[in-house]
Amino acid sequence: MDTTLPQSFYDRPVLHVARDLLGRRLVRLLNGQRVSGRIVETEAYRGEEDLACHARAGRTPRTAIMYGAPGHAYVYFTYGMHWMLNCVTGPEGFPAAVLIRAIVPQEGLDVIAAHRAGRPRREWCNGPAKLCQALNIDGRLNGAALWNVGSEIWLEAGQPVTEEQVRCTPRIGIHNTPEPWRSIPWRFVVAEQLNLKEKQNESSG
DNA sequence: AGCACGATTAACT
DNA sequence: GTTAATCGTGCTC
Repeated sequence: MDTTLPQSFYDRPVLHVARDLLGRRLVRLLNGQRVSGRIVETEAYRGEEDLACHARAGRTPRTAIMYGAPGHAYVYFTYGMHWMLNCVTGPEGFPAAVLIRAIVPQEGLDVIAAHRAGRPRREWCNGPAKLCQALNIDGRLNGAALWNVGSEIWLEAGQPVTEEQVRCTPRIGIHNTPEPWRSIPWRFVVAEQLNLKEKQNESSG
């Protein structure tokens, strides 16, 4: 077993939490079985002034969770078919969350493979909607307490990464967002994984 | 009530 | 590089 990240882990500024989530373990319990992966890519979304953040529209039924207590899951639906998993961060009353963009599968590989049938292993969890499909995460988990070990979903300490392993880039998929938000480097990636993605791009382009 | 768009993915040219 | 899939959300009328 591994130490569960306490609620206080999330009660910090969103940029700190986004960076600190690298190397941590995301655990899903499916039919009593642990299905998990190591977080290797995150993005921070911070406040109503961040025009890429859903909270730019203020407090609405969808964004209310981001204004609440840190450590809860914000799970939303987009493009008519995809779910995304976020961790709400502090302080309470300020809307901010970390998008989990990629994990490396660790436990329950058979379950993940079944959910991602037919895809090569490297494409099982290397995208925010892919990992939700792989771990069977959908809107039913919106608002879940992520420090609640043994529930449906939680996070464990895992193996934090060193500063040398962290790469920062602009966030992905917000090309219609005005500057400076479109280019601000609030995406955090484990260097090894970023190198893998660059190699993929080279070979496909 | 109607509209445009989206923190994406997969398949195609 | 381009585009369809597909529907909840927030905005306008």
